[in-house]
Amino acid sequence: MARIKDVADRAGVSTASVSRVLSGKENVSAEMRERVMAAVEELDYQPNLVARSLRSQRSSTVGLIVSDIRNPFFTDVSRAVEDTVHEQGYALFLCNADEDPEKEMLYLERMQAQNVAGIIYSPTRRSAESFPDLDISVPTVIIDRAVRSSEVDMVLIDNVDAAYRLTEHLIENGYRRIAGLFGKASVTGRERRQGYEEALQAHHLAPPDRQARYIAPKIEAGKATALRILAHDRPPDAILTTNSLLTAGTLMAIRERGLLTPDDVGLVGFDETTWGALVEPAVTIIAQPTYEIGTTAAGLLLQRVENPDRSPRKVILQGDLVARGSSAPRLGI
Amino acid sequence: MARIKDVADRAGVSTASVSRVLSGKENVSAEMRERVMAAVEELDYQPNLVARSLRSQRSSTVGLIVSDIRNPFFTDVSRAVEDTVHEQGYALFLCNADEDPEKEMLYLERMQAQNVAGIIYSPTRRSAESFPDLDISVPTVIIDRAVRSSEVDMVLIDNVDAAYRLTEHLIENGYRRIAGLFGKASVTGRERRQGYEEALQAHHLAPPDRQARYIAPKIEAGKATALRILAHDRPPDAILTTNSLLTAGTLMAIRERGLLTPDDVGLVGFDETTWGALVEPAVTIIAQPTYEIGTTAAGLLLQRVENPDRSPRKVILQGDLVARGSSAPRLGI
DNA sequence: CTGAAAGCGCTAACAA
DNA sequence: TTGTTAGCGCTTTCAG
Repeated sequence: MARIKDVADRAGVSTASVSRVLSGKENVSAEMRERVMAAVEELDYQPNLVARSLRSQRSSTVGLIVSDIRNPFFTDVSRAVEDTVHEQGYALFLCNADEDPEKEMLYLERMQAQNVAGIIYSPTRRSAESFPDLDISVPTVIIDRAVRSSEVDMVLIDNVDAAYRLTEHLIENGYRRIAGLFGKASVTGRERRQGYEEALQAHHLAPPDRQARYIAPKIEAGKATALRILAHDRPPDAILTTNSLLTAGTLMAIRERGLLTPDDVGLVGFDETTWGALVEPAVTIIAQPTYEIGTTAAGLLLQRVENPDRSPRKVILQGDLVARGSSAPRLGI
Repeated sequence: MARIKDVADRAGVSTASVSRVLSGKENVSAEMRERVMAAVEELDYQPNLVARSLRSQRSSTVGLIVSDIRNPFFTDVSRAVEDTVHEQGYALFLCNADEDPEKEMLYLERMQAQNVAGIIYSPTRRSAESFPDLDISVPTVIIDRAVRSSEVDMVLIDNVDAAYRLTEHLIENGYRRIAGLFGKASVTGRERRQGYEEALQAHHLAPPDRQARYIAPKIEAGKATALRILAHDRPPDAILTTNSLLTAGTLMAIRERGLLTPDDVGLVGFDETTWGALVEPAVTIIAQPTYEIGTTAAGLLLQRVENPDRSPRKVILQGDLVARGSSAPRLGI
């Protein structure tokens, strides 16, 4: 790989001048610019970003750490983040923590050690709780899962409200024994459970015995738990799930038991997916504004990169209830 | 952030010794090791990877560039790659080229400039064709989409064969007018079309007029094209698609037209997804061994990092035909 | 086994 | 406007 010295020699100028031209500084003569650019072309010179970053203590890559790359929510958000940062000349490096706090810490450290310009991430419950102690030294924006800190930018949705509305929707449609599958790795799971319980209470209902559970937010866990719940002697008449992986697992369980939705059991969940509207009946969901979450988070991050002292902001977006067949009104009421 | 100098001062030793301890060198006394580690603990020292990488010309991150982060095939592969490299102490940075050759080049350059240990990527057709000219200077493994070069490690599946079997499966089940939707950004699309055409020919059939098309490998394009094909005066009796995004789009189109699968039109595609078995009827697919592709690619890459002169290898895996309801035998034959 | 010193490739003061 | 020089934080010779 050609180095800046090679370019400088070829153009017959100093390395400082090459650097100035390449970083678009003002005070450079037209002739200098031309000669340097010619040499750059000829040598196909690509600046070494490692050296640049070490020296300038800056960089033009931002990092995104998602909890689970197989959850379409996060891939949709990442598309949005990418679009936004790309417009501003940043590249995006994505890491998958896979709901594992260890990996999350690893990547958090790694990204800082790589000197990224900023980090967007959705913390597991464990790191959400210890967030203030993490002392992250680069601009950071939290998405999806709140942390206990007013010192950091966050982009969230109102989970309590969303789960409340989703639960109430079931109740209004005549469902009474509503089971709940909540992601155990995140505060999101907690908040959604809260909304669920509040809605039940407001209607003088309670979660059916042992049918509201925190579980790993994965397809397999969703399926296994749903199978168990459906085998209960007093099975639920509806199941609420808090992410699309759990929804999928639950639907698999329902099918495996040979049950019909919504006749035997209603089903509602979170997040729009490729398949939510393709299965029969289509699944009722709270659609999160993934693209907006991503662009907003990226926008906040880049603002903070420019101006680290700006006061932190917490943006709360709303989910959108999309009622479909899987929670159709119960017959006979 | 504490620097190595701070650790050295605190421990009362030289920076060289700190470096030796941290990189696990042999010739260090037990006492030295102890003192250094104590200082590291106290200061919560994290080595600056940028500086380390600049100096040592090595790094412990590998890059993965995928064509489309929303295609479950790639997220599944990336999980596998991550698992493998993680075991060996590497971190994985993922980038999404979004089927855009420009972005792909950007990330390819970026990763090299960031001095990653190696790169795994699936090239768009454009870069697949110009691959030999790309002169990538770090170890590279190509996945999913072959390039014209015997100088590079690749992990692929036999696309011609897979598409042949998938097409033949339709023919054996009595379908005769088989439309085809092929991804236009990749050689994969080409190869699968070849298998499709060979199978048709072998059975003295031909693609229905204007019903075999190269299109953007996205849901929207799949849906739009399928709608158009289904509106043809002699519509197909089956549609073959070459990735799960196109399958989803096609299924949406079928539903929107109020058609039934497989009665009105059969449907087959590639890649196992969350939803492929959840829709009614379930979709017949060629399941690619995503996990094996990922671990194999990661393994080859790390081998090459250790030994850059090893002769290149081309690993060809087989897809697995999973016959389901969407291609059930036509009635009346 | 340990320390001093050079230098990875670049940018930012400072001079000229 | 341009060049010279120092040094970002680390690893790696080379002496000792």
